[in-house]
Amino acid sequence: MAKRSTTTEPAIDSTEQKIFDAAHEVFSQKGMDGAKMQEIADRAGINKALLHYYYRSKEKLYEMVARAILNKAVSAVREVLEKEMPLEEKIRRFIETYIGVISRNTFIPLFIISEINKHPERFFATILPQDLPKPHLFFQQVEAEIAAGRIRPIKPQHLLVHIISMCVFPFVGKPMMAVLLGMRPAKMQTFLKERTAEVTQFVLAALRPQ
Amino acid sequence: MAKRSTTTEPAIDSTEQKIFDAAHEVFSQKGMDGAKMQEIADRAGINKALLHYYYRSKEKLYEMVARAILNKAVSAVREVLEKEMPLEEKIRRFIETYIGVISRNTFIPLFIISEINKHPERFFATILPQDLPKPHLFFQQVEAEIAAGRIRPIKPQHLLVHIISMCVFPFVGKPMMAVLLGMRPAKMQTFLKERTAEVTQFVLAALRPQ
DNA sequence: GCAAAAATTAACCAAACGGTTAAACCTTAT
DNA sequence: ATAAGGTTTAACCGTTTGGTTAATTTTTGC
Repeated sequence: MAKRSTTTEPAIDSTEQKIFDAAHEVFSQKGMDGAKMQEIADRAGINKALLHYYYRSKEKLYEMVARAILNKAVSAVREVLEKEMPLEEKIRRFIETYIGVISRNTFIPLFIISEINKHPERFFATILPQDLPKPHLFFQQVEAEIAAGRIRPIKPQHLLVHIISMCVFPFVGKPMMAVLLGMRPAKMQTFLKERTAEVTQFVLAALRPQ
Repeated sequence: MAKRSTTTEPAIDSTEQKIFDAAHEVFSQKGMDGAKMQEIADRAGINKALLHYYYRSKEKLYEMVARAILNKAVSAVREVLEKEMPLEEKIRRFIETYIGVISRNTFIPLFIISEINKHPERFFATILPQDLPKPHLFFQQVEAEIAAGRIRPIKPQHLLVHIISMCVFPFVGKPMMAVLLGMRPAKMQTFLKERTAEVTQFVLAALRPQ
């Protein structure tokens, strides 16, 4: 048996970590079904049996990787959403950090969405983190600003979904957008870099009263 | 050999059609990798060999189904986007029809996006329709309205991506949104029904000059 | 230094998968 | 009625896949 501590993380060059990294790559690109254990082993540069030595089964390995991916996505959102700060600044920061996280890990949203759709039970039971972002404070802030007449009336839940959609979807649907807009990869990249500013401007304009 | 006409569609209760429908269900839920020929056969209530009798291989069956799914999605968008009408009306109609199509076929976007990511070559070579929507007219209209001072300045490509994102993403990420917003399925359904009005209002507010 | 433990490998296994085949069944035109 | 051709099935085949085993190599504790 491998002596694996649950608290300490293994060294970056350890076999266990190499497996995890390779699995991370393959799973996030191909999902649970598309990923093959042999490919993960090859990419980690080790024998296939070692996968089962360190992580008992494909399912277990998948759960580990998926949980790590989820956590990265969730913690980034939560931090901004729950912190105390003026609404406009919060919106600005939320869009900035959200697009930042996604653009550095473009596979995350598609991975989450695909896997939820294919295996909802497993996802909600064993992969989804317990400490989800609580948008309650954000909703309260929006309603307070509306009451004070500082922003146009809007249902806060829809506002949040508007923002998340505009931040996430262009990265999820990047290839489709590129075709629709007739942009080559290079042009598409600059286009996506502009989004932080464009989304922020758009949201604030839509909230401006009158 | 089955005498299959390429022009006439087979009767709804024909074996060929039953296979197609079953394949449509399974492929759209599980994608190419996740779908199993046996499951398609079972759901169609026929022997597995019949799949190969009517559609030569899994790949061919997949291509048929995928093309049908794509066409439905694409043609709906194109119609509104290319038709001549005032910009505000076009935006209203675009959002309405877009959300309409998606909400009646919630699996379409995720299917397209997933499959593009896994097999870009196959997708662009054999599945994507040739006659894609041309957003050129829409872009011209937006720029004309900006020049006339009737809407706030905005890059038309970003506007289009904003709109599409807000229309599509809530359906794609529905389970995730439900968790984040703490909504049960019933509540989520009413929430999604509100989106047509909410998105329209939001976009028009963001475009209002001043 | 050496034995015990951990790490790694090659070879193998059973199940699942896409696909094939040959025979049986059904329809229909004469 | 019957032969021909289209339709459907059960059984089978080769390959791939996740997983196991037994043996080998490397590391570690004393």
